[in-house]
This record gives sequence, C-alpha cells and structure tokens, in this order.
Amino acid sequence: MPSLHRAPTKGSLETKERIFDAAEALFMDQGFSTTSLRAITAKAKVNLAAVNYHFGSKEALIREVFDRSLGPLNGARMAQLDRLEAAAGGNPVAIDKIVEALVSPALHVSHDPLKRGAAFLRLLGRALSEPAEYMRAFLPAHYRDVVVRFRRALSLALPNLSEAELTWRMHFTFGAMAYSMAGTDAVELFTTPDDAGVDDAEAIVQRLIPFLVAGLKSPTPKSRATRSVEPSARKVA
Amino acid sequence: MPSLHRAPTKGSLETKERIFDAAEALFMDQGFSTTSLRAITAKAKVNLAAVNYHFGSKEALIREVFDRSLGPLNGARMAQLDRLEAAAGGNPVAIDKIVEALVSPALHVSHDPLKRGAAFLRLLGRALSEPAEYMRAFLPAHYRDVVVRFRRALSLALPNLSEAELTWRMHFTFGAMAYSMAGTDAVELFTTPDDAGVDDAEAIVQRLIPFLVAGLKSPTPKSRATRSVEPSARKVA
DNA sequence: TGACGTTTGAAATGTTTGTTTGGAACCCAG
DNA sequence: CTGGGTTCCAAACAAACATTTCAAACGTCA
Repeated sequence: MPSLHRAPTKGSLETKERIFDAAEALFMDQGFSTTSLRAITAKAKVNLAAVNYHFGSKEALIREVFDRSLGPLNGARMAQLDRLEAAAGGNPVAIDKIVEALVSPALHVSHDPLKRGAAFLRLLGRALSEPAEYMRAFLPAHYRDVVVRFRRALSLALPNLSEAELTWRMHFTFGAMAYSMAGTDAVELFTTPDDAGVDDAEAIVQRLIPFLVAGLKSPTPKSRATRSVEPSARKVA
Repeated sequence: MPSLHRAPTKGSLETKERIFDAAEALFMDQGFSTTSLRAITAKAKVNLAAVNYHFGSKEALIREVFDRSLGPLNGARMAQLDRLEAAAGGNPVAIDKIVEALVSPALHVSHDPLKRGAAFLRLLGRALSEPAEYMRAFLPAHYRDVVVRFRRALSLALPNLSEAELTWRMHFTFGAMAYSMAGTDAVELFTTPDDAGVDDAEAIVQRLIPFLVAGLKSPTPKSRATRSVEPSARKVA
C-alpha cells in the first residue's frame, strides 16, 4: 500500500484545476447538459479520460464545481446575517441590510482572481433553471439553511406580512437575483444592446438591492387578509 | 401534382397535435436540449419519425411550439397597452396598469384548455435561460417590439429615471417574471413545500404585480442623477 | 538504481442522440 | 378497381456522447 493521501507529485493538481476552471467557464455560458466532457477537456487541454479519473463522472464534476463555491458563498451570507442580528440584539434587522446580506456576498465570494466570483454567479443562476435531476438533488441541500435563516429574519422585519405572502416575495426575490446573474445572454438582446457592462457585478447589486427592498416592503395587494377561508394546508407533498 | 394543401385525411392533425402537446409538456419541465425526440414521441404515442416528418427537425418543432403561443401572448400585451395609452390620451399611463398589461396577458394567452396557458408560461420562462443558440436567434425577434413599447411607456410614467436605470429595472422585472413562471421546480424545494399551489397562475400574477410596481417606483439608489455625462444615445441598434 | 503507486495518453467500449430510409397502410379521385 | 398522394411504421444510420481499458510516462521512496 502506498503512502495514503500523499501530496500529488507533478501536474496533478494543476490538471484538476484546469479541468475545474474550464468546466466552470463552459457550464456558465452553455449550461450543463449541453456542455460535453470533450469540450471541457479540449478547453483545459487535458486528456478526455482525465475527468473521469479525477472526478469519477460528469455529475461528480458538476457537484464539485458547486460545492467549491456555493459553500463559501452561503457561508458568507449567513455570517453577514449573523453579524446583523447580533448588532440588532433581538430587534428586527433593517430590510435593506438583510437583502444586502443575501445579495452582496455574491460579489466577494472568494479571494480568487475576482473573475471567478462573477463567473460562478452566472453559473449558479443558470443552475436554478436547469432541468437536470441531480441539480434538484443537492442544490436545495445547500440552500435550505440559507432560506430558513433569511425567511426568519425577513418575517421579523416584515411583521404584517403573512407567511404565504412572504414565500411569494422571497420567490420573486430569488428570481430576480438568479436571473440577473444568469440572464445576460438572453436579456441584453432584447433590452438595449449597449448599456452599462453586465459583467460589472457591483453595479448590478447596487441597483438590485433597492429594487428588491421596495418590492418586499410593498403593501399587501388588497389587504384581502385571508382571501377565502384559508385553504388549510392542502396535500402536504 | 396532387391537390395542394388538401385537408389531411386521417389522424394527421391529430398526430401533429399530440406531438405538439407532448413536446410542450416535456420541454416545460426538462428543458430543450435535455428532452429527446424519443421521449417526445413516446409520450405522444407516435412513431419516432413522425417529428421529422411533420416538423422537419427538432429545432423547427421548438420554433413552432413558441410561435404558436408567443405570438398571441405578446399581441395581447401590446393590445392591452394600446388601450391604456388611448385611454390616457397623451398622459403617462399608471405604472401598475403597465405592469399588469405586461404580466396578466400571460394568463389569458389563449382560449385553449387554459392549462396550456400556464404550461407555456413555464416553457417561456425556461427558454429565457436556455443556452441553445437557436433560442437566442428567434426569441428576441418575438420580444423586441414588446420591450420597446413597454420601455417607452415606463419611461413616460417614470420620468425621473435614467435610461440606464430603467434598463436595469426592466431587467429585474423580466427576471422575476420569467423565474416565477419557470422556477417552480427549483424554488418549491427550498422555500416551504406546502404553500399555495404554484400552478395557480392567477395567484402568482396578483402577488407579482405589486412587487414589481414597488420595485420600479423605488427611489434611485443615491440620486446620483446622471452618473457621468449621459452617454447620449450611442448606436441606436 | 529499481520497484511501486500515481498520473497521463490514445484507442475502443457501449449507449444515446437526431435524422433518414423503404415499404406498408391509408384515403380519395378518376 | 386502380393510381397517386399522404401518412405511418420498424429499422437502420452516422454522429456525439460518457465511460472504460491498458500501456506508457512520471515521481517518489526504499
């Protein structure tokens, strides 16, 4: 038996890293099902078999691409929310601060070349509308804690909002956020082709936060209270 | 030469229709690249070759699925905006009415079984984040007029909003809208599993409109006015 | 240096993709 | 009944796909 878990010798980490970066870039602007291992290995300039050797399968590669960035990202989100709640000391946190804690860590997701941050954001946005089943399997696992935490904070900050209403508004919030990160391809075509650079993530966030805060704080539609008899939790599924 | 364009004899329209419905349903919750012709023909219970016979290719099938619903949908949107502008007589139209004209026709998109309407909405939402190139080719063609019209109306209704700011807010608006229509799969997992039925498109719209209106009307971030020198309408495109 | 574990390379595996084919079944006009 | 146009079907097609295989190359330790 060899010395277990020994530090790789030659270009092994280098190869795995190149695969990683190439995969992230291609997934970003092509999607997951569409991107072939051949395209990835060609871009990374490594052998085709290298992916299955280093990662085991294409699905495992996708999972690792996410784990590497989604963990720190959501960790930063919750840490920032922690600080806000600690500073507030039991009182509700300001909504704009909550939204900022949700949106802005997306910028400083890692201390890497900074390009990786923006790249991963579009990758994540794309994943949220990806049909693949393995996406539905482990992506919610990453997000559940974040959603629970932010839902609680928002529920405190917006006390006159029913639980159902809050669910919808968080739904819209995540939608606008995900789309803003992923949808540059589709939208820049039918808005105006020559606006402020879409790559400038900071600009997106600075405009997105007020938009979302206003939407979250908006008065409930018609104050219809409970609009009929409250459907009383249908099939729990 | 046969009698051109004769009414089909047996189950031809019936077959084409079944392919159409099956394709729409599968595209909706699987995406385009991911859905195979074999899956479509299996669901439609027709022969594999039927797709290429009736539509010519998979891409043509996708295009027809869109043309059939996107045309009437955007037509209804613009017609509704027409009525609003005629009633306003030169004055700006109320923002909530504009947003309603954009969002609500999605409900009454056709006089079909009504289920088709909701189905197509999710299909459209998914298309907006689809990587395929043929999507970028003909989808903007359908949307360009709508965007231009609504941008003009919103620009009048929100006079103290710079063009760049308006672009971003429309961006976010389309994002929340598209995601709300497509993202039921991803979101219902990490919000709460047992909320009001996501299939109830009317409920979505009634909650989405106030959210978007509030976002669109929100004060500009720092009132940085025209942040540099006003880019003065570059290439009109 | 020599042996062993790790990594890479080129080729082949079997599966799945969209598309094409040739003939049978069908309908209707002549 | 007969021919021609249309529709359908089972099968086959080539291309692209993820994955596996096996030998060669490499680095490290004895």
